Amino acid sequence: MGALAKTETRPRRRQAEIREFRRNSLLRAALVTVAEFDIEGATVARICARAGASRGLISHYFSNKEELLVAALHGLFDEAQALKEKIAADSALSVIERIRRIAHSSFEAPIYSWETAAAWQAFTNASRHNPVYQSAIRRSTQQAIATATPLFDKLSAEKTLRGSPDESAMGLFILIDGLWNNLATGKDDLQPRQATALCDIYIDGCLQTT
Amino acid sequence: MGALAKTETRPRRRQAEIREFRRNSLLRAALVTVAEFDIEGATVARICARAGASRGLISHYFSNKEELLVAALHGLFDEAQALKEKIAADSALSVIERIRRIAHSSFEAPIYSWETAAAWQAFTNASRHNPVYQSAIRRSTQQAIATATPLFDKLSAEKTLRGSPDESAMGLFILIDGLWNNLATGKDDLQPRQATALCDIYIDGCLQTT
DNA sequence: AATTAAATGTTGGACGGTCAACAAACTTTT
DNA sequence: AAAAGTTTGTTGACCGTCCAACATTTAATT
Repeated sequence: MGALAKTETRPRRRQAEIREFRRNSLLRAALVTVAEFDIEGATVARICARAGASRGLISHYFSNKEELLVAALHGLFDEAQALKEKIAADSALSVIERIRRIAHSSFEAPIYSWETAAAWQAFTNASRHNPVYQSAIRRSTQQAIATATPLFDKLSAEKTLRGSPDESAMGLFILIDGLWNNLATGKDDLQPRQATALCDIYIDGCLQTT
Repeated sequence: MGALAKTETRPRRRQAEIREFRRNSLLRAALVTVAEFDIEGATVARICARAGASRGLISHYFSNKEELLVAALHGLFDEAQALKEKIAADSALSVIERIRRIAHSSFEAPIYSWETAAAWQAFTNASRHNPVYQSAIRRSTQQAIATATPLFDKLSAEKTLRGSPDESAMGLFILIDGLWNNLATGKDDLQPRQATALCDIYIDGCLQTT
């Protein structure tokens, strides 16, 4: 294969590291700032201040503020989805246990933190008016449902499901959404531990034979 | 999607009636505008345009934009709470049927509409940064829980509850919150009818004896 | 009943403030 | 010294509030 890469024989290692560090700083700062001040309150000045940079630097790494926020949003759910898929494929666990663990993973580190929950709520709310957020969030929830549906399907072989596997999975993630919102707003002094218990109640409810 | 805001026509009436008409117009316009444009997007200009008034009129009826929005928020859940209490007191229905109907009432007219769901989501999201919204929403959810808890308590006499009556009620309204958010954002093409079914699954899950 | 005075309802322009985006200058790395 | 990284100053748009003028309704006076 071509030896054309020799034009890049000057490895700008230090610069590349600096660049990645700055980029990650801005992404992290964007997420935390959105969590604390909401989307509209996440001004360029605040994000950059939190990242330890000056206002103008944002346009050196992202074409505009919107692009930075979208990148932060994607990073938010990519990690969560990867973990869900890993649990779903763990054949050492029973099917129902895998469903439970997927649900529980939404309330434990490294997926759950107050910042992620609050930022997620802010982006979800803003998605009503921003098509980019909307499609990103839509895709993320559909991926989650697509990961859990086969598990509910297998479960329907053993016990009777009250709804279709797809509906059951959708209901579970809707409940998780509600729990995340509650944790983000602190509405009912809910604790992550209680949240997992409520997920279990729902999962068992899906199986009930009346 | 949306054609431009249609303004309400102004009938000429006596001063007191005019005053009430204007006030209600502004309240209604505020709610719809928040639903459509989010809190930050609900500018004085847009609210007043929807109400068929000029920008300056808002300060003649409310001291602040903030005061108008808070009044709109209160009107939003007062009606829902009154209906919940009415159902809870209906001794013609079985206890579990009352719980189901309270849940279902959140997805039927006159409580549910896309505007109310979207506005509720916007206010809930903003409540993380606005103490006034926060206490209003907190009070409203606590009232709802306080209405349903005695019903779950009675239920625990007949069948075994998986959690405490209070926890069961809290979980139900958290699920309803998640469903409202989902309906507001249109994330999963969820229909109100499906939402009531998912509530029933949760309610049955509370009762399950494992 | 007609006229006048006061009160209330209503409008749109002006002001001070905040923001994202842009651009030009400065510093460090290569 | 060229390039990349970084900072600060500037610009134009938009926002909520204030306010002075105008319009309509109500009360008082003749």
